[in-house]
Amino acid sequence: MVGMVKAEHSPEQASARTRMVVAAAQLLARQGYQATSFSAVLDESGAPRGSIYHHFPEGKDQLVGAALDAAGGYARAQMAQWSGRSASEVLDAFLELWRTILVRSDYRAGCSLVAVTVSTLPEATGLVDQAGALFDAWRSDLAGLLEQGGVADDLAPGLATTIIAAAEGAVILCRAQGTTQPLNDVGGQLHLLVSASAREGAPTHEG
Amino acid sequence: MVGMVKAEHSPEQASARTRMVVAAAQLLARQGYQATSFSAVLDESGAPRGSIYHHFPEGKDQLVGAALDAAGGYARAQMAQWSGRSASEVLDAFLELWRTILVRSDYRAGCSLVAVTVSTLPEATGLVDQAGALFDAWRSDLAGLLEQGGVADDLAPGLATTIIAAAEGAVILCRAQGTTQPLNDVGGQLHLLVSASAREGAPTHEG
DNA sequence: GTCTATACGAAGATAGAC
DNA sequence: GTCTATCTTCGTATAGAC
Repeated sequence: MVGMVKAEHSPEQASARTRMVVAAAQLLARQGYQATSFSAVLDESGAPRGSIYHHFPEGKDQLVGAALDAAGGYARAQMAQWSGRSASEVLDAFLELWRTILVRSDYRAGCSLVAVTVSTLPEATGLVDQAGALFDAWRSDLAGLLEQGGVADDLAPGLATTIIAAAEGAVILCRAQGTTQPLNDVGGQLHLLVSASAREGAPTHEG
Repeated sequence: MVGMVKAEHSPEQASARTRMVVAAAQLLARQGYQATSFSAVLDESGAPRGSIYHHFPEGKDQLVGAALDAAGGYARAQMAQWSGRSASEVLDAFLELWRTILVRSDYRAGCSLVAVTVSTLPEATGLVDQAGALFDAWRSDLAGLLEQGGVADDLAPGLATTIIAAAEGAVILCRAQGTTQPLNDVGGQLHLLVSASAREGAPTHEG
């Protein structure tokens, strides 16, 4: 996703490889798999042509795989910082992650994992599986946070899946309609579900 | 989406144009915009090469636009048949629509509108806008059904948006993970929201 | 309405020099 | 580690015959 990946503080100083991975993740998030061409990645990253098969000897899918890991890992790194928050706060942080991507990109970027899942060729099963594994890691991370935040243990996994699915779907609607309204609507409904899933005597610490 | 479009009863007898539109919608649902090439459309549809610029003089985007309308229109036609059902039944019918597409395609197909939104080039703003308009038509149709089915009028639009977003997101997760589990999880949570949105003294007629 | 042939660009990938 | 040059394939689109 846009802005979801960074390795060094100043992009210009990052290694050519890192810059290519970041550019690939951003291009995936905007236009999908096919449009994430080497030419586009080189333009975006400023990396030299010769870097391509030096850093990614297995070609395009290796680059895309690295981009998926970077995007998925960035989100996980963000979530790792939300430990100790209430379930409601965790939900807001997750929604805010997506809202930022939408607004910063003027509603043109979304999720790299979604893009790969939806726009890869039938041959590239490996990439889709990789996206699936990352989605599951997100679900697992998010479920853990929700449990810590007061959600009943048996309800957390299903709720986490729902939050991810609804947010991803809302991001797509926002892109298609050029507004954050769907994400706002979905956020309101998800908060109802979080409240309804609260453990008996769970800490709420609103604010 | 797969199986979401049909004009005549026997696909073989449909006009070349119709067969091309159906094939395009299916290819979009499986692999996105770029992979929906003329060659692929001709292979899938069995239409003759010469039909392309005869039926679609404006080229590929005209074909894709027609495919979007067909896919969007098919879903609307389905929804039109659900009038009079309870909100819970409407939700189930909507989820079943997607489950069928997933299972029939062995988890390889999803939504054409999503595919276009996520995998089109920045130039083709028109197609994304078209998808956005169709999403809004879905929301409007679904909100109307929910109101008829017992959902409070002021809650129906936001709930409809949430159902569409969550279902679309769940379909993507299902494709990535090769299972209907995410759709099942999301369905359970959405039923909670539908129950919570019931109008005072609304008909429930379960079953 | 459909056909063949072809133009033109861009994609991914490889070879070999520096 | 990076460069240029090149190969092959595939994409959209057009021209003109039937």
